[in-house]
Amino acid sequence: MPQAQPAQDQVPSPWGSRAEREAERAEKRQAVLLTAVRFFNAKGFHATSLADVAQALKVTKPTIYHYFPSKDDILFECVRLGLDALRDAAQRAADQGGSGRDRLRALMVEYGLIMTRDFGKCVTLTSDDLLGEASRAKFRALKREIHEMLQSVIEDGLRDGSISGSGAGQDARIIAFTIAGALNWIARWFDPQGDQSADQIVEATVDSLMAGLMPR
Amino acid sequence: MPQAQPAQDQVPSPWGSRAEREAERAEKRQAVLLTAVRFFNAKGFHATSLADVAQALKVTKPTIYHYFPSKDDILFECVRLGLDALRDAAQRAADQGGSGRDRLRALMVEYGLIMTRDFGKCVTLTSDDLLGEASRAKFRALKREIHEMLQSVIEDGLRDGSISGSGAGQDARIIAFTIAGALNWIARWFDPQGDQSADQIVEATVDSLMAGLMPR
DNA sequence: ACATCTAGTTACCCGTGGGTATAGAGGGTA
DNA sequence: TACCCTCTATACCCACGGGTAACTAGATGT
Repeated sequence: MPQAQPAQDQVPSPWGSRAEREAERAEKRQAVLLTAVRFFNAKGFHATSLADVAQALKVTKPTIYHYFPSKDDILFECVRLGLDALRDAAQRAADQGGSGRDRLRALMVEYGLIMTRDFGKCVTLTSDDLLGEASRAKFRALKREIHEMLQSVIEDGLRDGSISGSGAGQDARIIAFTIAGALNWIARWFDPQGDQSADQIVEATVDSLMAGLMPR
Repeated sequence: MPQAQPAQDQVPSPWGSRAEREAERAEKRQAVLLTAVRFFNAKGFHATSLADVAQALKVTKPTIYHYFPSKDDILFECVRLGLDALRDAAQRAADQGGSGRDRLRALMVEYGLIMTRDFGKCVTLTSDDLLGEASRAKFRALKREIHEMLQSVIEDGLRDGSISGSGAGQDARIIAFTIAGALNWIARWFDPQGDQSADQIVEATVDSLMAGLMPR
């Protein structure tokens, strides 16, 4: 009894095979992406070398190429994570109940919050000329998808009267760009060190879009 | 009488010295800037080599270095032209009469139109990590100046009641970012080949910002 | 024990593109 | 005639950074 029994009371310990191995690999991939996206956002894509990223992770450049085929792929994975978050937010907003306006407001708030976070910022800060031919096409397609979801919620709101168009026809498209621009811009100016929290500035931005400038 | 008199009826013609020479030089500088900014906007700064620009002008790279000290300077000159246009617009708006709202609307329309043009686009599309230490500081200072002029017109409007804040304190700053974001974004999506003119989409965008989304 | 797979290393290659050295052609000036 | 100043070209340099080759150490699986 004083000695530990080998079979029961098993030491759970390391070197789990396969599944665990793969989990570690995925974790390392994530670490690369997170480190990379922070560099990209801070210094810009071209000004960031993979050696920088490697050094920050205390490994060497070829190690990174062990996990990703190219720098281009790393950037694309980063923006894809951001775009996934946006798409999910748009999907939740589309699925939820309430008027067009309620759904739009929920979407705007989530969208704005994503823009204060690493991968969301990356989506706005990445101009598509940074990506190679192939990734660029996918990037544009994903952005377009999100734009259409946003525009569609706006159309719902215009139809059910919970949102006001200013008059003429092509409204939803312009409104979508106005909103996207205002929210995307958050990625460029929001400072987490500042005296207002992300929630505060997003809420305020959304309010200003909802209310407009004309007094009521 | 049949023969032309040398002194009167002077042939005006070429090879004017000094002043004219300098004018030609300035003209060539402008041509470089315009060609460069179009490349930058279309392909991105890093993806544009000075050899590209030179070739488009049917000269060689060293010729460009005869007119500009570095690629960095060329980019900075481009954004400076855009920023000058914005500052002038803001200045005119500040100087003109009328309520805060009237002045703001005038400013927004001019601002938006600038964003549909080469040098204006360049301001939005240029992230400051593209510039070297020195130009970057100047770039930021100029952008800040414009932001402050915009914010100040908004504050006038809030004060005279011609613009509605949504309530809490820090409004003007947030409203300025909302407006700037929506207008800057025009540079990214407006397509001059599309079926709406620049005036139309700018007008519509400004209207949507003025009116907001809530029905009245 | 033996081949194998993974994760990481050191050392290297090389294309691209910003920037320069140098020379020549043409006109302006003395 | 001689000098200089402006503009342009040819030919070149070289740093930077993306990407690869080849090797090692350890764990795995048979």
